[in-house]
This record gives sequence, C-alpha cells and structure tokens, in this order.
Amino acid sequence: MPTKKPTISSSHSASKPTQKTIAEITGLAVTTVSRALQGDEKIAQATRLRVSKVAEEIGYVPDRAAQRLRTGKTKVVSLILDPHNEILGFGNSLITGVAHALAGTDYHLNVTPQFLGGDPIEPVEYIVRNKLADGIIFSRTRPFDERVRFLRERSFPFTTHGRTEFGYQHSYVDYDNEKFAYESVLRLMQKGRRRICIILPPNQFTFHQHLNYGYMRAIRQEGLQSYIPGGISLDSDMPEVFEWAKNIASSPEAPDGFICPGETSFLAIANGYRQAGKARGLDFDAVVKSSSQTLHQIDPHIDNISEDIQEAGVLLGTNLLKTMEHPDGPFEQTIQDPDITFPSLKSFQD
Amino acid sequence: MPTKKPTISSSHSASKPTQKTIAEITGLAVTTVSRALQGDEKIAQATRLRVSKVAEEIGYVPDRAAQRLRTGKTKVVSLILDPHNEILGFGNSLITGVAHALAGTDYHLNVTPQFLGGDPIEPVEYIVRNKLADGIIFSRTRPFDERVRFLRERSFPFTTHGRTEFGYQHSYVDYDNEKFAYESVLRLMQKGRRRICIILPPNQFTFHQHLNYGYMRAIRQEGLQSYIPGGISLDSDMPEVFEWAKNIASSPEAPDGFICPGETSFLAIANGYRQAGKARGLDFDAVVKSSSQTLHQIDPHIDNISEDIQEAGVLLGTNLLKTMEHPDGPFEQTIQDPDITFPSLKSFQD
DNA sequence: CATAGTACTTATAACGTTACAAATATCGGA
DNA sequence: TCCGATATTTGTAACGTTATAAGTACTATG
Repeated sequence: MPTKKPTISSSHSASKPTQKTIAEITGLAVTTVSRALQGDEKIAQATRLRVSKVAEEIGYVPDRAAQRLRTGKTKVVSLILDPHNEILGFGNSLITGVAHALAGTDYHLNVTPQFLGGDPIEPVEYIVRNKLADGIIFSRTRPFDERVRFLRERSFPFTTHGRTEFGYQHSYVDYDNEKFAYESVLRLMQKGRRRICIILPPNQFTFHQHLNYGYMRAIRQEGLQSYIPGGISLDSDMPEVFEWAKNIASSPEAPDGFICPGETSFLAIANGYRQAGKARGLDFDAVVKSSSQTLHQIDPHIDNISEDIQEAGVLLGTNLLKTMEHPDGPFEQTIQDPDITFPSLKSFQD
Repeated sequence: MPTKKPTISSSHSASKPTQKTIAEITGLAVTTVSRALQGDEKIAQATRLRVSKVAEEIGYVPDRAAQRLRTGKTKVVSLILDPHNEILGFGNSLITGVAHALAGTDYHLNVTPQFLGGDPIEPVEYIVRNKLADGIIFSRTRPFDERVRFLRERSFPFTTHGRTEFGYQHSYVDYDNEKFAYESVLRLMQKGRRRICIILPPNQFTFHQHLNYGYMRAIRQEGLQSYIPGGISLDSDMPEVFEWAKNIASSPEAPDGFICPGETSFLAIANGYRQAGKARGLDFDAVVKSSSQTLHQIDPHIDNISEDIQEAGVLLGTNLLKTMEHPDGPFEQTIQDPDITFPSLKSFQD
C-alpha cells in the first residue's frame, strides 16, 4: 500500500488551510509537504503531484509572514517614488512597468513615496533598517549618490533609474539623455534656429550632465549660440517658467529654439512666448521629451521625442530581479535609446 | 538592588538586535521586554523607560514578519491603483495623500496596480486570499460594486473612493460630482451658453449617475438644451474625443458649452473645436474639473473646478484607519465639497 | 504576624514555515 | 538472503514575536 490512509482529523475545512492541513489530508509529514511544494527533486514526483493537487483543492496559500520569518526574505520590491515624478503620469507608468516585470514572480511591489523636501536617503535607510524589501528601485541619481553608496556598502540589492559616476558598477536603467539633447539641437538647427536654449534639471543630478554634454557637443559642432537660463530648471513650476519665458521672449537675446526635457516646461514656455506675441513654428521652435501621450495628442505636430517610462519600469524590475538573484553581478545596465522620428519637415509646413 | 546585573552574553552587537538582545542586556525576560515596548501599564514605568532606552541605543527595530505571524496583523494598507488613474498625476496624488495619512502610524502602504482590462475584483481577492493587508482602498465604485460586496461579506476593512448604492453603510470618500455638474451648468448659462454638453464617465460607475443628476437638474431648472454624446466617455482617449469634437463643431447642433469632468477631454475638445475654426470664449465655453495644477497653469482663465486628490488620499487613509480600529462602524463617510471660485466674468472679458 | 491585595515579572507555547540531520523504505547485485 | 547504495520521507528545532496563565515580591490591613 503506497500511501497511509488519510487521517481524518478534527481541523481541516475550518479556518485557513496550512501545510499542516495538507499533511493531515495526505498523511505526509509537514516537512515533506513543504519540500514537495518547493518542487524539491528529492521528493517523489507522485508525492509532489499529490501534494499540489490537494493544496489546490483546499485553496492553500503560503503564509508570507511565516516564510519571511523563516527565510529572511521578504519577497518584496520597494519602489521609491520621487515627488518630482508627480507630473503627467510619470510615477504611474513606472509603477505599472515594475508591476509588469514582477507579475508571474512571487515578488510584490511596495511603493514608498518620498515626501517633498525630505532627504532622499531617508526612505532607503528606513527600508533597509526595517528589512521591508529584498530590493530597492529609485530614481534621479546623482553622480556620487549617497543612496547608492549606502546600499552598496551593505550589499543590499538595488537598481537605479539613472547613472552614477562611482568607480564601481551597479545595476541601472537610464535614458540616453545625451543623445536626446544632441539630436534636439540638430533638429532645431534643421529648422533654421540659431539661438538654442535648453532647460536643464538641477545640476546635482547626473542627467543634468548628460543633457548638458549632448547639448554642448552639438552647439559647438554646429557653431550655434547656446543659452542656458540661470534661474530656471526642469523642476521650476509652470508659472515661474511662464514668467521667465514671457520676459525673455521680447528681449533681443530671445532664444528661437528650445529643448524641453519635460512636458510642463514646454507648455509654460510656449504660453510665455505666445503671451509675448510670438508663435511657435514662426518665431521659435521646440523639441520636447515627453513621457506621456498627452502632448502628442494635443498637437501631433510638436517635435517630440518620447521616453517610454513604462518600459523603463519593466527594465528596472527585471534588472532588479536579476540583481537579487546574483547579488555579486554582473550588473544589468540598460540604456534606453531615444526614438527619434520627427514629423517630416515637409509635411510640417502645410 | 532593583535590577539584576546585565548578563553579558556572547551574542549582542553582532547581527540584528532582537528583543532577546534587549532581554540579555537588561536582565529581563523577553516577555517583559515585549510588553514594555508595547507600553503595557502593568510594567513598571522605570522598566518601560529602561527598555526603550536600551532599544534605542542598540538600534532595535521590531521584526514585522514575526509580529505579523504572531498577531495575524500585516500592518499594511493596500491601495489599488486603477489604470485610468494614470492621467495627469491622479494616482501619484492619491498615493501621496494616503502615505501622509499613514505617516506616524505603523502602517505601511502597498500599492497594487490593477492591470488594464483585468477584472477589478482580482486584486481585491488576491489581497484578501493572501492576507497581504489589513485594509484596502480602491476607486471607481459602481452602484452595486462587487468588490464592496466581497469585502463586506468577509468583514474585511476597506474604504472606497466613490459611493455605492447598497442598502448598508460602508466607509468612503467621494467628491460631490452632482454639485460640480450642477454648478457647471449654471456657470455656462451665466456666460450665455444654451446647448450644454457633458462628457460622462462610462455608465457603470456611480459617479456617472451623480454627474448626470446634477447636470439634468440644472438643465431642466434653467430650461437649457442638453447634449450627451453617445460614443464618447471620460475614458475615451484623446484622439477619439478630438475627432468627435471636430466633427460636431461644424454641425448645426454643435454644443456651445462643455462640462469636462476630466482635463484630457477638455484638451481634446478644445483642440477639436479650434481645428474646426471655433474659439473658446467666443464660440463656446467649458468648465473643467481638474485634479492637477497643470491646466490652470497653462491658462488661468479656464473655468476650472478643482478636485483635491491628495486631500482625498488623506481622507481615505484616515477613514480606513478608523475603520480598521472599529470594524463594525460607525463608518466614516466624507464628501469633498467642490471649491467653486471662477474668475469673475468681468476680469475674464479683458 | 498571617492574609489579602496589589504591583510587577515571567515561563510556556504558539503563529506557519523551512534548514538540517537523521531515519526508513526500496532496489540491485553478490 | 544479506549488503550497500539510492530514493524517499521524517523529526526536531528555529526564525522573533506575543497571548495566556502563572508566578513572585511587596504593601497594606486587621
């Protein structure tokens, strides 16, 4: 007789089924059930099948708290949401992307918002201290990012959205902002623009450098005039940018080409110029980096290079999964290539 | 001698400090430490103080997995993010709001994205089945919402963003969409508009009814003409709405007033009309419900009634906390009052 | 000085899982 | 038939916490 008779004991059917319940039904030991569910090769295939069938039938789901206590693994990934991501669905796309990458694994996604004005290291420290996740994703890296240093020191798995300039490697996903800026300048020149202005992010961020390099490379190469506004950044709010644009528009040194690595700065600038009586396409042009469909849907003629944030989320998720599996590298490093497909100049004219 | 001598044992300072570590240092039993940390009045105040001082010193943090296993409480709140929330920072504001409400409590926020096209009950069932949270927040309720029914049957704490029409009470936060629609009609009438069109959400949602009631009430009361487009809803994407608006704009029955309970539908309509040669302020007017600052920043003259989504998040969070504390009610029910302050008609003219 | 009450502390067990070491069953070959 | 190897299963303990019931010491009372 290959199996002992099922021991009909008092407790199953009531309350939540556990491995113990399965053990009682199958007549196996709890250990065996555990290992069968893990797919351990050392357990007879017949047993594995029988166990998972019973598990299925009685609706067994493993207790994450118990697994976590025993194994030390949370099976959670934390995404730290930057307050600057609030604009135009950035955060949502990122979340959706990461969630997609995690779907099918047994990892859950935990979103920790970083409050405006708080030190960026805080949520990271909190997660590590309280062991709330097995891996962390965060964005807006700086060249010598404190968070990267912190996590690396503790060998805590992470992936960043954005690069750093440390001497060592780590997992990241980034957008080729240098190419974006470079190509944008060329596009504006192609349209006959000569005084090219770029709205840069605050200079502590790595992607400030990348944008700047690409921009300056093209400016120098083509012998154009550069214009980098002092008081305005990608993080300035719209009214501020609007005021600035309105003022500069009527000055003799008014730029005639804008590179906007964010949708809102474009909107503010376009409005400022319009307010000053200057029309886009006539008095100035702009290339915009958009992370949503909104702008393109408002006006498909806007020169727009899109950054696929949801894809970035997927990449961040998969890179982090790999990093958690092999904590000592090789580190997955992915650069998203800007998709440069402008409306043709001809069709734009009519 | 009131305290035993600290037992210097092998293990503290290495590895993660636990209650056991504190017990060894203070010479108390683990149970006492546990109860002291919980602030149990039965433990001498001196002891409580001493324990928390030591805990502080050695950087003790409770192990959430162990607490969860023992108590059955996850101390997690799940926010289910609807894919339709992706537009214009809605989801982010909600997250930030809930996070604010939870800050200072020992609850963590877990964001579960609901994938587009998936059954809305799925994430709810999943969370309940796997006991991933102690309470759930979700949005876009229907009059007889399956999720509400499901959770209520199992007495699982939840708060909804939006009302239902069940005979029983539950905790919710909602926006007074009826008032929004009603006041919007009046505003458009005040501007001389007579053919008023409203873009409604798909009719399975409760807030479709509320918007419709408010709208119809004002339309009838003032003897205006109503226009509810058939093929278009608040969830239609921009190009679709744009096409529709462009077509209707040049027909004899073209509405001259629009109520847009979402920013993107306004943008699409305004573009469609413009494309058809019709100008806002001249040929038509619109009242928009905005959940971000973007629109207002683009043009402060747009008649705009704002819905404070972050506040909604805070309310949802606090309501849920109360519900979890008192699972049998009374249920916190909050209606957000639309802030109706239009630019004055005079100043709009110049 | 015994007694009851009060103030405070503690041992034990348990939550559900898995790692480890050990036991048992099965099989092929001598 | 016995032996060793292989296949499979199992008992025990532990992860860190808290609920329960029980303990001890001290204080007030008569």
